[in-house]
Amino acid sequence: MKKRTNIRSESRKPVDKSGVSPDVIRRLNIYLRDLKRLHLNGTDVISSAEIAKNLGITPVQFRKDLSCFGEFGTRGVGYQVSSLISSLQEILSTDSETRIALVGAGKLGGALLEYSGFSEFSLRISEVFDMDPEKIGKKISGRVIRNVKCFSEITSAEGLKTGIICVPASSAQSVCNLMVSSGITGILNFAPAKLKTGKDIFVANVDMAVELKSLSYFQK
Amino acid sequence: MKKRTNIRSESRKPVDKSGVSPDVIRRLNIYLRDLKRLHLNGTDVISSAEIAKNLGITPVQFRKDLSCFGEFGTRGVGYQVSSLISSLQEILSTDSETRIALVGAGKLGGALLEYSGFSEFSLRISEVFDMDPEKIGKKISGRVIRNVKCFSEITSAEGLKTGIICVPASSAQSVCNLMVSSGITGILNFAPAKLKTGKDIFVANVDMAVELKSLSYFQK
DNA sequence: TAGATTGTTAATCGATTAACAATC
DNA sequence: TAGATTGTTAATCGATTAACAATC
Repeated sequence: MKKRTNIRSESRKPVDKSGVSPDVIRRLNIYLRDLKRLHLNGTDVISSAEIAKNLGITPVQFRKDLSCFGEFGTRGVGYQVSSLISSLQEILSTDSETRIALVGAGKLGGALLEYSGFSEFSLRISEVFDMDPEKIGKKISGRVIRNVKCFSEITSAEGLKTGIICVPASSAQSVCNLMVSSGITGILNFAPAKLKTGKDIFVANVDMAVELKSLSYFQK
Repeated sequence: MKKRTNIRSESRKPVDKSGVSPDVIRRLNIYLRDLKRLHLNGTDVISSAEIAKNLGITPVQFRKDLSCFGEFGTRGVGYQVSSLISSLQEILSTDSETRIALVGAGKLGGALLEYSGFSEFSLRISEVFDMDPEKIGKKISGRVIRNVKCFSEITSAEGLKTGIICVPASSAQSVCNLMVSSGITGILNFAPAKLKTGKDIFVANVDMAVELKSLSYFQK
């Protein structure tokens, strides 16, 4: 095994922790998801060629990504699905549940509360906040909407470290600041705004309008 | 002006049309959004340094991205906001409205129907489909849910070319096939599955669980 | 003219891929 | 052993950045 020295200037992605790029980590999570599916289907052993075909990548990329963390396969044979799942879960710490604080109890926030894709990664939104007095105290998807003014108190008490921002662009930065000052170190941001944070805070942006609009350029 | 010959093997992104990478197009859309905001704020002229600061990129990247399409600034001065908006709108064809067909009238689909961020890019979801007989005919966000069996008929008649997939992973590929056979050439896919399509179909994936889970690796 | 800022060439950097040795 | 497939080194490719000439 060899690790790359791979410090990136964060134009696109969070800065690296141990020299492994965010793209690799994202793909490892995708591998893990597919391996779990294969495991349920009763597949015991799989080659890099097969899994790469499933996921639309090259076999080499799969093997290269794994090689950042060790050797997990058997030459001439392939990978044992169950043991590779265990290995990836350990690398990605998917064994323990990640509890998340969401700010912005609008339509999108509500949809995320119902989103079924989180559970297979042991992700759970455990607290929901809003600033609108109309909403505070009401329920959304069975959860009470808290006053965002209590964000720090509640999330600190629960030890939450991850947040989701589902507020308009105009208030995204202030929500971000609140999160950071409350000890949140990872943020999934749905607001169309660039969040300014320190380098020890990791932000992933989901910009649905830009993704959708960018398609049209290539369609013609 | 010079263009790059820049054929990518689509591991990550749609294949290029005219040698401009999807990353550049995405950023141009982001520039356009920020320029519109600046315009509303009354800003007439802006330098690459200022806009880059707003968006967390380098001034060179902004200028380089623009240089794929021509010269839009004035040396020693900067860029006139209103004329740069016009230029970008023309490049990105944001002047005409893009009407979209959405399949999957669940929570996420409903949230997208209400999402306010689409309008500033002239994106509008004009038809909603589902396969669940319980849902067909009912309304979601004021729109009638159509039977997915009528997808081809309805979208052809309306000339829709862009689709959003909000169904579970297990049915994503069949919905994708239906879209492609109905003349859709651009797809925004929220299902956690790799869609297999021809190279003339452009797919953008939004994988919220992977984005969120990937954060935790760097948080430690 | 001096100062500012663009547009572009060349250098750097990092990610992907090709080639292949290792080994089951 | 022969065939298969991994793990890894070296080559390639493309994107970002540094440097700077052009020019307002």
